[in-house]
Amino acid sequence: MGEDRAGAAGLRAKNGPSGAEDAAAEAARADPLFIAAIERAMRVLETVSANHAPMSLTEIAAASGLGKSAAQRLTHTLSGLGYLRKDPETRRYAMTVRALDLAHGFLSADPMINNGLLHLIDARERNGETVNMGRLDGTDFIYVVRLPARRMNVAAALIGRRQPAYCASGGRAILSRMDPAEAEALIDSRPLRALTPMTLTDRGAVLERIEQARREGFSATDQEVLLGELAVSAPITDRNGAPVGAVQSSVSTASWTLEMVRERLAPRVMETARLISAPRY
Amino acid sequence: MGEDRAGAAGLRAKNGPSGAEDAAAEAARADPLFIAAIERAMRVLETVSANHAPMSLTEIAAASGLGKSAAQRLTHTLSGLGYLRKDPETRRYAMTVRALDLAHGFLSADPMINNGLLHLIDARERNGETVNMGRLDGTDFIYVVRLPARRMNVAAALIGRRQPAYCASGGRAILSRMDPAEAEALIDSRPLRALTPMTLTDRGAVLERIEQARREGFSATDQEVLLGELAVSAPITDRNGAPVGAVQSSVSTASWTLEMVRERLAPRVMETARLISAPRY
DNA sequence: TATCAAGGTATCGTTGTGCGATACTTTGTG
DNA sequence: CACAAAGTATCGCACAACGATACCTTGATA
Repeated sequence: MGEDRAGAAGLRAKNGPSGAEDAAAEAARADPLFIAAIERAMRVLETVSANHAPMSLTEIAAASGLGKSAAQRLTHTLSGLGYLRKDPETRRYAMTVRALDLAHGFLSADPMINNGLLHLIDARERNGETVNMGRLDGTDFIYVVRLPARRMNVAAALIGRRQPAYCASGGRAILSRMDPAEAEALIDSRPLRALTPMTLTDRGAVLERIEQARREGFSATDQEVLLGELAVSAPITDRNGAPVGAVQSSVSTASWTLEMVRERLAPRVMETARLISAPRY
Repeated sequence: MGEDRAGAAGLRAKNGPSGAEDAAAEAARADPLFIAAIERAMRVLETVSANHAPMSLTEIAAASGLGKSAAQRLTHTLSGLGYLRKDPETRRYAMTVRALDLAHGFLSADPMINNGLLHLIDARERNGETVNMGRLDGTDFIYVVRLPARRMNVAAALIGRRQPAYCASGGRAILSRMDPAEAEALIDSRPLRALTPMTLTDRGAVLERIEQARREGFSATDQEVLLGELAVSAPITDRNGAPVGAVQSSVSTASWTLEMVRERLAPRVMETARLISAPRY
């Protein structure tokens, strides 16, 4: 829970063990089973992945806080294993399709996704609008299934996209079914930054919305993450009533108002979430 | 290309460096930049991912060909980094949503996907049937975008799913735009196994279908991967005409025949592929 | 076309990380 | 309740992986 993993360590000069203690070294000392090399490898993978564009060796070294030698060895190894591909022209490294293998393993093993997919397809078929499913990871709401309708949302329709839980409708829906104290702690563990002029950044206002979602069974947001986008979500719960994810539907302000969303879309989203909330998780 | 990575090394007894040379050791000797620990870590990740269900420590050790100590250290480290989660009840390890972060990095960096998604959404909107996009990885056709319609295809609608290139319509579409000798070599590099009674397993017949796809500009298959599923694909090419992927559409035999697919669906799929084949890859 | 800096690649000697073994603890099964 | 099977903790040694550095390549500038 309260475990923050591998925060980006301060960048180091060129090639040196110099400087003060490093996250990896600290972890290694604390835990004799921890293999630092793997932490470095994942750091490289995360760095390249987060960049959303091919990176040169020195860029990787700088961005990941590793030395040049280390970056060289790590990229070389990861390329050999097929997780990075080096463009022979530009000599830049990029993620490969192999990342999808791991994603597929996760997706196919998750009962919520396997069970939910059917209902989501039905839901999108019925109401003709974009339907998504996501879950909470740390303080983020992260999409695990996306069924985009219309050509809105450009490339924001990708699996794995993260949004801050405090302003995403999905995040609020999940928080509304958590223990209130826990939800509050989660909200407080991160500054409330505005993603659009519409984002609520007042702690009280956000908590009030979560409280409202608890009463109504759904959470509707008005362009708090993306201008022009209205969203509504309902929580998916396990057999104990604990939230494991949320069904979300998003529409354009061009053809919808918040009131229409609350009246027409919210009941559908709640119904879909109810169908997915089987007592088996 | 002709590089087969990390074949599952023969399983070892319990905990020993015994036995003959191992893929990792061999690679390490050949290449001084290769870090064996990372190969082991990825092997664990791949093992758990491929299992499609949580695994115990000993299961992981056995399936990955690693010793108990190694499996312990690796699972521990990967859990610490957030890539595996250990269920405290069952003590079994499972993939986490973190795999989707890497997938998201890959997806958002790939120009074919960014550009293609719009056209795929349009296509699904227009013809109302399932539309997918995929690319070739080794001898497999692998789905990178899936827009399922109807509730067919149960959970086969996940990103990252692989199908043998020789029998998948997407695979044949891509092969049809490759250098014929190269395509033939790829076909020959793997035994032609039947996935359904309808799968073509005769080398000549498969090559003939690829040749036909070359002439017609699309490839249609009749239940060769899944019974009850007809599929049609058209290749996506880069500025040099080299294939980089394929658009695929699949429908049920309940409401379609192969002829209908060839006449009505194929032109649409080809048009979508043409739109995505921008001269910028 | 020549010059040069910046980035990428290859090599090396040393050392501390990660190795396999094994003893210990917990779990759940007959 | 006893026992086997699975999971966890600890240890000392060896060599894998480390950072440094020297050597190439590339492409930018004049």
